[in-house]
Amino acid sequence: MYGTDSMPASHPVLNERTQHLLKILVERHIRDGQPVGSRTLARDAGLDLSPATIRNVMADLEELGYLRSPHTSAGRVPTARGYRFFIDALLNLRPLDDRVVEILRQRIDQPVQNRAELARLVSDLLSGVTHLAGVVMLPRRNVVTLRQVEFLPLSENRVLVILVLNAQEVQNRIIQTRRPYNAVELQQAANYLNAQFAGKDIRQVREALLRDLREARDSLDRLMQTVVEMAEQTFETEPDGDDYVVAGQTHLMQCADLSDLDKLRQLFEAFNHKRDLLHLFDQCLHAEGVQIFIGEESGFVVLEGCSVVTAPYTVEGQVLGVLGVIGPTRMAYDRVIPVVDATARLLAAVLNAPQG
Amino acid sequence: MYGTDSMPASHPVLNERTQHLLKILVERHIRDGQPVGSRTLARDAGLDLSPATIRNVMADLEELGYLRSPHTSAGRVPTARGYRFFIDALLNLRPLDDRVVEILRQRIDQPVQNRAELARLVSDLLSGVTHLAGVVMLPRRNVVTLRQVEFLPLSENRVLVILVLNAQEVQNRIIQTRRPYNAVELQQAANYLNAQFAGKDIRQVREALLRDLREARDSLDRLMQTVVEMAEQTFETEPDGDDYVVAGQTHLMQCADLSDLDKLRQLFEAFNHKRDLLHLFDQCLHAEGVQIFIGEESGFVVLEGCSVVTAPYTVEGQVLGVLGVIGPTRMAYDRVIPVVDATARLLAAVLNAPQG
DNA sequence: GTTTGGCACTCTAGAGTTCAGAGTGCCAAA
DNA sequence: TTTGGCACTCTGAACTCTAGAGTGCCAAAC
Repeated sequence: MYGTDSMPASHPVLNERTQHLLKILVERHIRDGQPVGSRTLARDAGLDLSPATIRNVMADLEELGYLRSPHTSAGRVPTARGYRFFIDALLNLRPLDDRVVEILRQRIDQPVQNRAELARLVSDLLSGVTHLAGVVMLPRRNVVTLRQVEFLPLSENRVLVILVLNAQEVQNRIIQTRRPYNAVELQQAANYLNAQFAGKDIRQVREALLRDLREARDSLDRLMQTVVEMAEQTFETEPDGDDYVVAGQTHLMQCADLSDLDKLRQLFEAFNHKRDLLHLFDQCLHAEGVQIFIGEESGFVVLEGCSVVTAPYTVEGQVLGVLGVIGPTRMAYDRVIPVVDATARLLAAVLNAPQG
Repeated sequence: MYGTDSMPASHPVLNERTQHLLKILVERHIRDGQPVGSRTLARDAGLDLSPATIRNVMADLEELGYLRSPHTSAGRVPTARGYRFFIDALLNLRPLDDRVVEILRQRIDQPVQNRAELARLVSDLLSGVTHLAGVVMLPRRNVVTLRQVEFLPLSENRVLVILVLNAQEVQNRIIQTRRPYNAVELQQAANYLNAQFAGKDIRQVREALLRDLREARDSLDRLMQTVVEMAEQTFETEPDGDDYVVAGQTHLMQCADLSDLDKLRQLFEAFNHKRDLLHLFDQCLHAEGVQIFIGEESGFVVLEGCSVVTAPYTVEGQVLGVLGVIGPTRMAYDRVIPVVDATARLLAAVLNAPQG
């Protein structure tokens, strides 16, 4: 159910009782962070088995790689593999209270100026509700529709470009021109571009213009010359690449599992050097529903001891971005997963809603 | 020289030798973080005094509140007051190498789109050079000149407002209108506003418009009605309030002085809840040159064990903002102060330079 | 009067010891 | 297959001990 595509989890068959014991053990360990011993487990499991029996089962589970002992006479703790099985096969999700969902909805459905602000908002929300670090990724948008473009002369050779994209968002860009343009010229150029290209994909605009330019290099009238120079620079670079927003990192300082200062520092620096983490999130773009990376399953060393719970959100049926949380592997998955899931749906709903 | 206005440092007279010993002690403690004992100090001071003599001096300094012993048989460490005196009277600054200044200049003088990006850049720079947390504050600008305003109809009742302010910066705002306006109406309104108010302070614009509105409530023609509704919302709130950018917080994790995880967490959270810290920076706005807050001198409990080194930067002779670093009180002031100072000057230079 | 050596005293950090408690593995009996 | 019993292991906390660093004070020296 919640897997990673990269690692098809092939688990040997475990009988009912063994699974149940593993489940109780993991839940217990998530709750209080201590290794769980046979006596405790015997008490918690409600199976009326003696500790000795439990010990046999635990020994099996250890041999299979689901558990390990920190040392001879501590209890057992789940391994990454143990968590994997727990999540894939044993976890009972706690569905979110409708009231909670309603609160989330209200907090997401705030007026915002741009997608970065929305990402910040949702990221804060995730972090606040789960007490983990919230992450919202803004992916490269493969379809960027030009809604409107305007030019304003700033000074001698500087022109302010305003792009309205996707009916959602406004971008400013300041470009340097070869010669000064006056307001009228710019207005005409904008009118032309708007008339010709509004509603089109921004890359198509670029290509169409380049074609026009090549075809009619010499015979361009003054208007078209203006249009071409403006457009060349305006659409030169992709509006912006991938990016993400992290909130609530400080929550990570509180969980004892990550109290090693140096590890924590590395983690925080990973949040700043975004490149690596982006790669991880990229993988989630193509998956459906909630995805979970446990510890180094992510192939990302810094995340040792951490899990990442993500869900993609879709706009008009197309996966547009990924959001989620990062926290200690020992996190309350039963609560976190529904939150991440619901948040992704709510964000999608907001983004799909017709704009004012 | 580097003081705080709030706390006029009244120091009793210390003789030359005592001052010199205090200086050596503080320098030594900054270097290796350990309490300094009489034997060590006797060796380092180069004064050919016996440890016993040194002990007498240290006892005096302790009584005056410049030093304290962590416990009976450790050496002494400087108190906040000790640091204060060290900085005010004893510190030898290490002037920056010209090449270093040149590197700083190049890194600051990058093309940027807006002041937030510039702040980020400078903040990163400060943090990178000093290995402390860099902070750049963008203050409330008391004079905001309206350069140009444009309106673009987005959908039914939504209008995009573009404000060009101070010839430096562009702001977008989306406003909801009571009735739909078409492009022509909006264009006329913009033309009117630009003609009337370009180059004026934005608050004056607001006041002038409100006056007009009151005087001619009933007799407004359609154009003026449009103008008024647009302007009301456009200039309703101050464009934006104070804000600051922090970079390199992770450096703070490395210094042993701040290794208490809980303290660190509080500090990090203070960076997020910006309000408090802003107040501190506000105080520096009105001072000249480098300012230093030692530990709780700032009146800001979270900064216990930290010092803040700031310098205001000026544009056209007017103090516009503050930048600086936050780090452990035991920081290399002789290096940090010149860096902060130079950075402030360089940033001022960039901001004062005529724009393309 | 200042500086110094001497000396008794104090405190810490680290190393070693001990001990109770928790948990295990294995075995033989149920 | 489950269980009780038992010997064994390991940790963590408490305790002790000690070397080392540093102090304060005093009386002698400069």
